[in-house]
Amino acid sequence: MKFSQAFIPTLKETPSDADTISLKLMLRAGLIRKLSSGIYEWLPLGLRVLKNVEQIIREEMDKIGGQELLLPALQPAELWEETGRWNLYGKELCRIKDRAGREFCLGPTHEEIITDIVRRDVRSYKQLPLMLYQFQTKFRDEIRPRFGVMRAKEFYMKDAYSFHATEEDAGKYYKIVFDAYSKICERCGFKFRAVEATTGTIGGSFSHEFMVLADTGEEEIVSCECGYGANVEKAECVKESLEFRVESLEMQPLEEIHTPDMKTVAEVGKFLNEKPEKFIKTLIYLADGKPVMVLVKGDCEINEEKLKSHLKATELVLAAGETVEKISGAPVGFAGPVRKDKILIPIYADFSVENIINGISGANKKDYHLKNINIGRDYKPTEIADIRKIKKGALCPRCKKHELKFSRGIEVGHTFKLGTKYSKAMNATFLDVKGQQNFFIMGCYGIGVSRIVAAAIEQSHDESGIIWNESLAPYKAIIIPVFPRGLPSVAYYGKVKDVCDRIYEKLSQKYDVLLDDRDERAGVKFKDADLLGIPVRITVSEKTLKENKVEIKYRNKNSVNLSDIEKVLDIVI
RNA sequence: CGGGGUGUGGCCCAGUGGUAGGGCACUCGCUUGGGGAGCGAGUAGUCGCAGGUUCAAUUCCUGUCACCCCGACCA
Repeated sequence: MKFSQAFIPTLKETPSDADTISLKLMLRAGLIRKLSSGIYEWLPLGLRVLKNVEQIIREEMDKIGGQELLLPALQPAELWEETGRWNLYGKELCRIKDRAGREFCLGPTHEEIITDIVRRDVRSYKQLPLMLYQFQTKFRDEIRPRFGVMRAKEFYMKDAYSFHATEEDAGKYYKIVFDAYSKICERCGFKFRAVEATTGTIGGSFSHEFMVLADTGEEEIVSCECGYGANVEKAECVKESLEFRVESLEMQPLEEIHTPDMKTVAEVGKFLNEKPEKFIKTLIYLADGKPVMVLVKGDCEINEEKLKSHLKATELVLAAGETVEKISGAPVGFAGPVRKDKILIPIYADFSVENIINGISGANKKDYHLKNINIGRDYKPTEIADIRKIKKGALCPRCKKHELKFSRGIEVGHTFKLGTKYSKAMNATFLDVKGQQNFFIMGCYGIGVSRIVAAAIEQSHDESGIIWNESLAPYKAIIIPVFPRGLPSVAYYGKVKDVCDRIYEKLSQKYDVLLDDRDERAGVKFKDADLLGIPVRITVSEKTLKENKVEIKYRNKNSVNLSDIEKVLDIVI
């Protein structure tokens, strides 16, 4: 491609509403433009990168037996009602009505559609396993779009679905997809980590997220040298040993203390001169509308994802003030597990409260707290479980030897072991070897294609611009003719141009190459080349042509090398 | 949705109760020619939109919309 004819509108200045480095660079390098909040246009250069990512994914999917198809973005509500997700998905689902008033949504994911196809056309175990995938624009009405294409209302994604006759096969295949995803990340040049994750609205038995490591990432992950890795939402907490309990003080009698207007652990702790570790933090949640009391140690926090999955609830919200008052008999801030007049809501305690001797909590009475609360003697949790957030300094739940390392990442892929969640809901069955009807065992696997583009930039850039990995680069090389100082000698002007054209012709047979034939000064061309992040820069000028050489510079290195004109083809990439 | 902020040529921003300005970009000319050139000339804005106050509003007030930031969702 000749630069003079290419639509690559680069910007010297950064649009002021750009929040992250990748977005700034994508705008400046002319990869994308913003149409509206969370809605972006992919310009030719950006699309080239997107297509490169797409092709890498396609190759890896095909290698593991995937077959590409294309599903509709517009989907009838009925299918979503079958799985209950029409209601469950909430406001994030873009809903529309047709002229007849029939309800549709713009697909945020395609489990319903694919399951519908398979239940209609797959009858026998002989047709299994089956792996189908597509690339498509997905729609999610994000609460707050941000970080450019990384969290957009409309984004490009590869989603894959596999169908199996047996659990064993589904399990084996999950591992194969997992490896393919790792391969994709490697081919994109990522520093990444696959971690255990929560399954969210997709559901299923377990899942892994593929995280591109970047300090600017939205996700927080923990990892251990033993190999364990998890999203903090999912990370298991190690149960404290009960030894701590034995060394502790004797149980003291319960004592009520006047704590006017002190509602938080910090306030009461300061007043009583006690550490947060002494507190039994008490919260009241509504799980699918039913109130539950939840306890956690004062210096810890509830992990709502864990609680939700422990309760098998689909919706979990903190109870409103009036509800709390009705249940505990006191305003928010004075709830506690010790209840004289039995309030009949279940108590779920985190492991962390088990060891609290002579603890402190609300007295279920306005302006009063209780001291010397002891588990077993004063209250009995309905269940004790791991429902707290992991904290810095925590031990690895697997090896229990090392301290977990905290880092940040960008989630570019997510694999789910779905099981029969969708096939059951949609009555999708096949006949097995024995002629018996079974539900398909499913897996689903997503990769944010557009997000990968941003993640790649987030992970690889410098002050001057993007530094593309060769596999993603929109052009592998850029040829820059530089004309000499003073009046250009006609001969050399011609020769520089001639050499550029020759290299361009030759290289173009093998790679996508950009020839910067614009009538611009050298500085402008260099700046743009750096901004665009083209891996190889070939500078052709009178200076080096005297020795029959051209200049080679790799974007990811500082040094500049000279090469014989004829050898350029061998050197590049 | 709650809290905060911003809307002025394509981009970055200044400014004012008397109908608008700089830099960059763009067009033309001359000079220039290895890291976003210099000089000169020029094109381009109903000052987000609607209402109100006023002799007069881009400026003050009210509303509204859009966008951005901080919190609850996800590839």
